Amino acid sequence: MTISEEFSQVLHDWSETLMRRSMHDFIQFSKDSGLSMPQIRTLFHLSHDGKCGVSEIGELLGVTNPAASQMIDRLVIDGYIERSEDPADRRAKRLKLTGKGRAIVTESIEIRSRWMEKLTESLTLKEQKSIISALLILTKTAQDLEPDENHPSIKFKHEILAETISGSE
Amino acid sequence: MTISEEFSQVLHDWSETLMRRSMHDFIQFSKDSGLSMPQIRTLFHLSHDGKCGVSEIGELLGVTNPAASQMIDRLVIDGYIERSEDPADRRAKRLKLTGKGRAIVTESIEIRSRWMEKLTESLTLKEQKSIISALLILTKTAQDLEPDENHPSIKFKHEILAETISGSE
DNA sequence: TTGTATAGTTAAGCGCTATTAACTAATTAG
DNA sequence: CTAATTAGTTAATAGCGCTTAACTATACAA
Repeated sequence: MTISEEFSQVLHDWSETLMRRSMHDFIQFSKDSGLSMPQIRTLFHLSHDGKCGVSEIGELLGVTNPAASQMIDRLVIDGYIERSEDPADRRAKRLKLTGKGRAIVTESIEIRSRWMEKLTESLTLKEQKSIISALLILTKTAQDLEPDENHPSIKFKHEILAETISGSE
Repeated sequence: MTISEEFSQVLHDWSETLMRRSMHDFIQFSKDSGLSMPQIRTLFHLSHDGKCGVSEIGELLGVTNPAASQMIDRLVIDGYIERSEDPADRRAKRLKLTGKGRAIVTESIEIRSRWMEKLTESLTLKEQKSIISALLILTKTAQDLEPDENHPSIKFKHEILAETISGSE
């Protein structure tokens, strides 16, 4: 087995472990919250990128504008997002998370963080140190492979988290 | 920032990147194949655990038997699985992947592997070597944190839910 | 101004998943 | 041999997401 073959295999195993766990939390969260998959993706997109229009959500999900519009209707009715007219272009709408919307995104992030903290605690400091650089390389390389997607710093989520906790909106 | 805090942060960022990519591939696969989420999970479960009954699928998905039965109907009609009487207990049915079913599971796994191979190619051999041990530690530690998956207990059916997504191997 | 493109909504209709209730049929307990 | 349990299906119903077609309203360009 070459190094590259071994690497692919090890990466695959890890990815499978991580996915299994994350998907579990994700599906459970979907059932508990009553939010559908497209709705959760929409909330995360808004949390990640801030305000945006209806078409952008449609593109994100790979569906038509009417589909996006109707799904957004339900998010608005349920109080997770706010839909207002864009003053710069009155055809367009500006979608924005409400406090309730930010709170549920935060909750979902925290559920997945809990597992990661448990994982962190199970590793010695020495192990943690040795793994950090590996993950940094992996993350950067993976992100460089995606030219389309902007990956604005993930720290943004933590800012939102802090904001929600401090109780603004 | 302590080592542990940095570690959690880095792990979170990597998990985010991996999830984003895997979810995208996963949803795309669902659209391309015309298979719904529960159907894909059912196929993966059958691929992983071999034959099983209708109720087991219901438990796996966390839905009622009628829901499972009807969803399985469509998988049978579309030729992905085979539903036969269990000779040992003629009330029960034995569900089994057909060749077409096995093929589509394999295809889904390969789609996700493709990205990992691209990632592998983007790394030098030296980088690959240094990352392998990190991933091995992570994978083993993460798996040790999970409750026993080989002997699923009904008490933990929510935990089992996630097995689904994972590929069988 | 007129014509076209853009942003989004509304309406009709389809398919899948989900529910509960009512059912068949086979197994098992008393 | 009943009586209860277990495995699964059928039927009626509802919600969500999706599509296309038709629509409103704004923006922009000839």
